[in-house]
Amino acid sequence: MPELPEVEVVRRSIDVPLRGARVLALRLGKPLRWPLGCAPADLAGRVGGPGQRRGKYLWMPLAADGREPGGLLWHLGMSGSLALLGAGPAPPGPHDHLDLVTDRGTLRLHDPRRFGAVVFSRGLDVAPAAALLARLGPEPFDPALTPLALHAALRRRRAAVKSVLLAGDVVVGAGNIYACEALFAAGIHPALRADRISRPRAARLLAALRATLGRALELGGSTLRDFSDAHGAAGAYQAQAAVYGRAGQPCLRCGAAVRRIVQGQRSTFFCPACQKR
DNA sequence: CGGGACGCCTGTGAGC
DNA sequence: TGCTCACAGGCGTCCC
Repeated sequence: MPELPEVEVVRRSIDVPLRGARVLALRLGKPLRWPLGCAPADLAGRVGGPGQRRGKYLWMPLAADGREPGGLLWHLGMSGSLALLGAGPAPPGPHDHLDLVTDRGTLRLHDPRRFGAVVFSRGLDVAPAAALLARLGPEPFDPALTPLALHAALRRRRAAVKSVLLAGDVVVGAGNIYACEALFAAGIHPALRADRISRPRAARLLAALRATLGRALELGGSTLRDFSDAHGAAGAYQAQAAVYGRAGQPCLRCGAAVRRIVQGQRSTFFCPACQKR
């Protein structure tokens, strides 16, 4: 579920409420992808700082006077979502695997598939956080990621451009929905080898990726099943998807039937007429 | 080293 | 109705 826009939506929805919030307790449910990496009690008394996002990871600094610095690195995996609950929250359900109880409310992680994770790290640039972020490419909105820089990075990759976007080492943020949508917007066939993309087309791809992610962010992300921000607000981008999940339906631009293929074990949707090799 | 498959989990919807 | 199968927003790890 959560690709860059959804994670950023979540970050914004918890940043103000949790900045300055004091941790009272942390309750764990079923195991997530990785262990927390510290004793839950070690977090009590720490105070939330400004949240950051890197790729699809969220970083929540938790400071404490006289103690080592640290914070929590969150990843929502495929089915994770966060909810900020008021005083006296409902008891956790079977898929609520972590409650961060603070004096400003309880931040609850809901994640049926448990591909998500919450990991304590003393900082972003030290283990374990650093290892998890090590292979991430540049942020899509980083001004240093110029059309030329993207083109140069794509030229080093022989895999299909769709797979390269998903891999996240050339540029982070696009998951299956937005990779498909950005390629449609750029008029690029998803199976085209990345190293065969011309400079002008790389420029179009970068612009399309930014426009797609930016639009999704404005609309609160995509809610396919049950994604919402920490206040329960659903996203609206999914209704605007031009190709994702629309196999067999007419392309919104040319009317040709949208196709579904499989690349790297993932579904890819595209318009065979609008997207050229 | 790059690229692709696998595995981690649970839920849902389609088809028989 | 009930079963089985394919598939679902991600990504670290393993093998070729």
